[in-house]
Amino acid sequence: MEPQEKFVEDFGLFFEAQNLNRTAGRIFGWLLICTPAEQTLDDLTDALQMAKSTVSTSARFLDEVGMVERVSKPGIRKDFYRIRPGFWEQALKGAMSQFAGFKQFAERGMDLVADDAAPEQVRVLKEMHSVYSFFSREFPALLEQWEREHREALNDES
Amino acid sequence: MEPQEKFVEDFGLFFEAQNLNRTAGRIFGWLLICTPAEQTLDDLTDALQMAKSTVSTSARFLDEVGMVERVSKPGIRKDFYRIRPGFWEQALKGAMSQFAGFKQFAERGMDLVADDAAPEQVRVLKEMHSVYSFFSREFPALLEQWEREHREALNDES
DNA sequence: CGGTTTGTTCGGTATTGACCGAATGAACCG
DNA sequence: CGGTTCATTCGGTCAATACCGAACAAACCG
Repeated sequence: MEPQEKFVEDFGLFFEAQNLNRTAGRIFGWLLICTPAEQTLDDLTDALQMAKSTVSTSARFLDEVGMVERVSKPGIRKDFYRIRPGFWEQALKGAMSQFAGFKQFAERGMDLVADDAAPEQVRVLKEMHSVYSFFSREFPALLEQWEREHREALNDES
Repeated sequence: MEPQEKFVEDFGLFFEAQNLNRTAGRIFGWLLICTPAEQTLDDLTDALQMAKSTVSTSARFLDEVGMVERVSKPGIRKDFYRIRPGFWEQALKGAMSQFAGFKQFAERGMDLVADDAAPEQVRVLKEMHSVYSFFSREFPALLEQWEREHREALNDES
């Protein structure tokens, strides 16, 4: 298996572990390393050796969830897919909202525990709440810090 | 549906979205709010209205992945399950290793892109790498900060 | 308009996984 | 040892989902 193929397959599995389907993972993995960066449906079916229908469905899915975008070019009838610029930053923001979700569950849980609950019981919920409210609070600043550093790095290059 | 039941079901769905099975999510959700905090298999089957075999399998799964632990009590033959103390902190460390995984994929990807790749292509991989190496680097300190704050909060209570 | 190129949808199959009840096993007690 | 109380494992069923090829639809070109 070519290193590119290996990369694509591994990425597919990795995606599957994040609860996204494997085909979508393969498409995304391929889009990360292919040349040119924009690929038509036919390019993708060719590269991934899957039915066009399958690729179409998954590519559109990736578009809908904002991981990939579809672009058109003048004079060419085919659609082109590419990874959405800024996607990775958006992914981190997604992780942040996960934190908020956990925090809410912790709060709901604390409302529900019985008054005669054992102290260790309450402790678990408190730890949960503590962790996620801390990170909901601190994460945005960290993200901003990354943005600054990243912009600087880009400027240094040019 | 009782609020407890609702909590348990919601938690099951939430867990499912994190790619863990729903039964395991229900068990975990129930363990967060039940009294007493330690529950036998029979307690669990009773609370969740599922077959003992199912609960057994999922409870053991939660034990294996370290989310729950099994404890025994003198003079009682049943096993007791409870949420593993310190679990939430451990969960965050797990998120950290996710970061490392993504970072590695970014590095593998950069080795694979063709030399004549378009600049936007390289930019995506660079952004990916930048995000995840930043967080691999910064996250541990944040975690330590949380630990300090949390310990202080515990001391204030006692 | 008829033919071609492109993308989407639809029906079917095969695989996977959740969940169940029944059988099995293992520890304990009389 | 025989019976009881636990937990685990096993075989089967049902539902969900990935993936395919073929049919369809829509845009374009001569």
